[in-house]
Amino acid sequence: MTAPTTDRTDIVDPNDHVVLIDGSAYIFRAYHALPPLTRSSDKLPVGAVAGFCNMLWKLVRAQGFSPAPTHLAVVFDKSEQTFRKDIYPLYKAQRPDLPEDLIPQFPLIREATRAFDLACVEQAGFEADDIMATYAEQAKKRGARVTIISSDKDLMQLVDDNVRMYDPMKDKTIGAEEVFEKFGVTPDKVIDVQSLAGDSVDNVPGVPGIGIKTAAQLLADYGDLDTLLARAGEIKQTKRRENLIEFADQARLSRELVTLKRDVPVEVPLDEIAVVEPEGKRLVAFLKAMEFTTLTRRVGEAYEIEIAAIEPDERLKAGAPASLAFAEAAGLGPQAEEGGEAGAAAGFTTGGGDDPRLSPTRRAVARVEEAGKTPVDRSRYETVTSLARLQAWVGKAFETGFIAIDTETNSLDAMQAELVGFSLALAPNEACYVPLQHVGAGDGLFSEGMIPGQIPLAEALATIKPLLEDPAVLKIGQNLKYDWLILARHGIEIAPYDDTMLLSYVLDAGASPHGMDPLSMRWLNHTPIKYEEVAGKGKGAVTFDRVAIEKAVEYAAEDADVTLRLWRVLKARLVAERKSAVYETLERPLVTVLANMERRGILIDRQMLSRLSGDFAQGMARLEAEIGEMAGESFNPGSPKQLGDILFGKMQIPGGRKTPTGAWSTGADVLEELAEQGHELPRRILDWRQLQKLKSTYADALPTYVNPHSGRVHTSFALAATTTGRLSSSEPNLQNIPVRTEEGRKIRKAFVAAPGHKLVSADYSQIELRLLAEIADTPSLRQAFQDGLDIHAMTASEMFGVPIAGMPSEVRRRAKAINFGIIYGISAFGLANQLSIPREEAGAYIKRYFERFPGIRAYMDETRTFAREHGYVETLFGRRCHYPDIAAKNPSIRAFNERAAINARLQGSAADIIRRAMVRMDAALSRAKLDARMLLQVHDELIFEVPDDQIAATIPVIAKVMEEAPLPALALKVPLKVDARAAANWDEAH
DNA sequence: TGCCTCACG
DNA sequence: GACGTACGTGAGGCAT
Repeated sequence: MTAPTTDRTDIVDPNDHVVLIDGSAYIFRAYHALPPLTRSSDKLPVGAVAGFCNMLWKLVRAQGFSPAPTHLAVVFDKSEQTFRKDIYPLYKAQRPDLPEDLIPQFPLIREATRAFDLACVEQAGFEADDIMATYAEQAKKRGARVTIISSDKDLMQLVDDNVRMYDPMKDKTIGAEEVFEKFGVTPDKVIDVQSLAGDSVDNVPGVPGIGIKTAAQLLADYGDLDTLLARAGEIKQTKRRENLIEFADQARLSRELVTLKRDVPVEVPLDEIAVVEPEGKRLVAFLKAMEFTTLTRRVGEAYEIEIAAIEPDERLKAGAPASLAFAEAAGLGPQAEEGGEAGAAAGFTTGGGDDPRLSPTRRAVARVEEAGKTPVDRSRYETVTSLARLQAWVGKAFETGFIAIDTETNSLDAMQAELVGFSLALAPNEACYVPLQHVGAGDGLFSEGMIPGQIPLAEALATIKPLLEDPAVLKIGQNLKYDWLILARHGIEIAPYDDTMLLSYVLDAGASPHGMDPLSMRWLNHTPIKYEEVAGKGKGAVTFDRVAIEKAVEYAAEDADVTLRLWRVLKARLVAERKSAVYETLERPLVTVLANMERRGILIDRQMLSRLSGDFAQGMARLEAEIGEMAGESFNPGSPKQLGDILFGKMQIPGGRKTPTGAWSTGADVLEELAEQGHELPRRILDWRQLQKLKSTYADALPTYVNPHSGRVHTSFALAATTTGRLSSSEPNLQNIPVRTEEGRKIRKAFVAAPGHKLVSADYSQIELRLLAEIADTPSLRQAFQDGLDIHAMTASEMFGVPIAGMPSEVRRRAKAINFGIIYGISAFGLANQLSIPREEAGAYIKRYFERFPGIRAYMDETRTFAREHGYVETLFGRRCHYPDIAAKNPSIRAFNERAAINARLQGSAADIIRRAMVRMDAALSRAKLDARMLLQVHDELIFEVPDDQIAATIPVIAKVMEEAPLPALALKVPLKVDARAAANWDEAH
């Protein structure tokens, strides 16, 4: 031991008290034991951090904890891979995933430790327990006292006269006596008990049939584990004797697993964890950033610091461009971190974008700067036409650990498209195209047919399948759902994956588009070849299988190249801007969920639709005759222009309005008004339009979407289409199937379940209003939902002083319109229009509403201010919706953006919730051994196809997943309610 | 291609 | 007092 060079008492001696905090375990315990506190300005979960800081403060101020610690370290688990995993791969293999609101608290607790000027220790390959055991051993040898702050029973083997444990949640000290209570043996025999009894939590096997009680009894009889195993044959109980003999080796393995290592080559010597007085100002800066007001004040008082004069820690405060906290939590993830390092090796420019010492923000900035520096050089792309070359690319991808992929097909419809080729990229300009099914155009000499020299499809697929499904290689795509579907139809399920389109969506929804070309131009300053340039456009367009291979290579390989480059930039931004949780929980997992829904499709009754089409045509013909007669001439009732001329020109009906472009307005609201005034023609037009819509958009169009192979209709869900986080559905749009009129519902009846099945529809009741009550913190509304009241009637009763019982329907109708108006960012004009009342009256309603529910006005004002200041709003789950025009000079544009922003928090939070439910649904159903299949999502409704005999069992599972979807990230005060029904068709299930 | 209209939440 | 309005979508048909 080296002699001290100063008179400081760093060197541990018998008067010292070494305190070791089990950081990771503390977070878990605190998370479950303490209320789910969040930082008020941005809802960052900080409950465990707060508890931790309070504890540290007590420790360093020696309040109620004696003797005062002279040495203190907070010890963390560093990596999953430990020597225990090497000897027993199942060790701790079934740890559940971390609750997501816990994840960001790990790095914050490290930050807190540093803010207190305390040692923060972690070491690769060793668990925190081993490091603590080593410190404890070293301190003990020097005669010091040791306290381990943890309640983990695995540490109890360390307890002796000099070493005690302290459970911070129960405020209880654990000595030899308490260990005996728990294990029935003295601390020195704890290892033997654990070796026999095993541990289901950590997956320590032990000996079957032996628990703690039995183990303690056996050890009392035989002394220690080795003696017991040696004399196992003497045991009377047959089963126990057999097990002890048969599983003796398993018990010895268990002993290796549970025995803590006391000789870890610690990188931070014990002497260096001496407690020093924290630097008050830095500590206050940290606590202020965390918004722990009480503790900030206490610390300020203790150090006599003027806390108002201290700025919160820039990196950690709410809204900071990059908090180290989230960056570390999100990591670039083990996956992406490897990507970063391998990226440098694979040829990315390294000017800081890969420097782990830089903050995530600096890294992201560096990557954006580096992105444009390697110009795209299409001449370097390779055309892969031999299996050997393809194998070489695959081999390299295994080394690199990530690869960009793009498939080329002959159709935009993923359910019909034939695979024509695929491209890969490993580094800038290091990309290739693998043509598989290009055909010649037929030049007169040869009839058209497959171009020779292409790798046979089956061989190529067999070669890339292991790569695309390898859990250690990240596959990167742009709109990967498409490629996933194409390859899934060939038996390949890509995993794991990243999607640059979704990265962009999480970061920039509402601010900029997420297609590859705009992303490339924005982030890489590069314009990729347009699809039309290789395939032609309009009448001359050909499908990709007819594009000459030389041209296809440049286009396709560039797509993979660009995708890879975009990933570098956007993934770094994701971390720097702390949106990893949104991406990982609400976006990425939905890719396969939606792909599977699309793949399943839904059955429609084509006969029924055909019959309806005929009925609608008859009705229209009848109406057309009447319309012609009334107008005195025959004209096209489908032409708004001709109709306007007839109504307001020829017939001179007063009350016409003009559209913004100066044409006569003939919208339903205008015609409805005229009809109420007694004009017959507008009524007929309205009826005709309804039939026209139902016929053309639904009855005639839907059957054309039936897939010839599956016999079902496969919509396409867009994940990155809306500003608010909602999905959209197209080709066909199955999110706008008629329901509001009797005629329309006939269309819905044509959506049916397969034989032996029923359709189950489960929808959230009033979810946006519930979220309003939650977000705007309106106790009366919240209470009404908790009590299960009719929310519109309750609103009416509050506003107009009318009792709920016997309320006139008109009163309730008005309150309902107001409630919806609020969700849409109410205006007097809009409400007046909706209710057909004067604008003054509508204004008075709104005023009254805000008087009765002041919290809602505050919510709207806050949202407006926040949006104006930041250019975006956030949902309850952190999804960002951008409104770049929110500060427009034009008041109507500004007001429009404000209303949209107010609505977005509600609509977006609801969208997040159903996304969470969808992500969990399949696993919940299969856990319950149910065969229900999710088919459609309609914003607040999920539609399933369920075998007849499983309906009763399935409905509660679906409802539970949906109702509990916000957990564990958020525990809403307002309950969510789900209504679910089963029927043979969608209309009756709804 | 833009505009209008209308289907849905 | 401007400005012209309820929020979010996609599809079909007309007119250009």
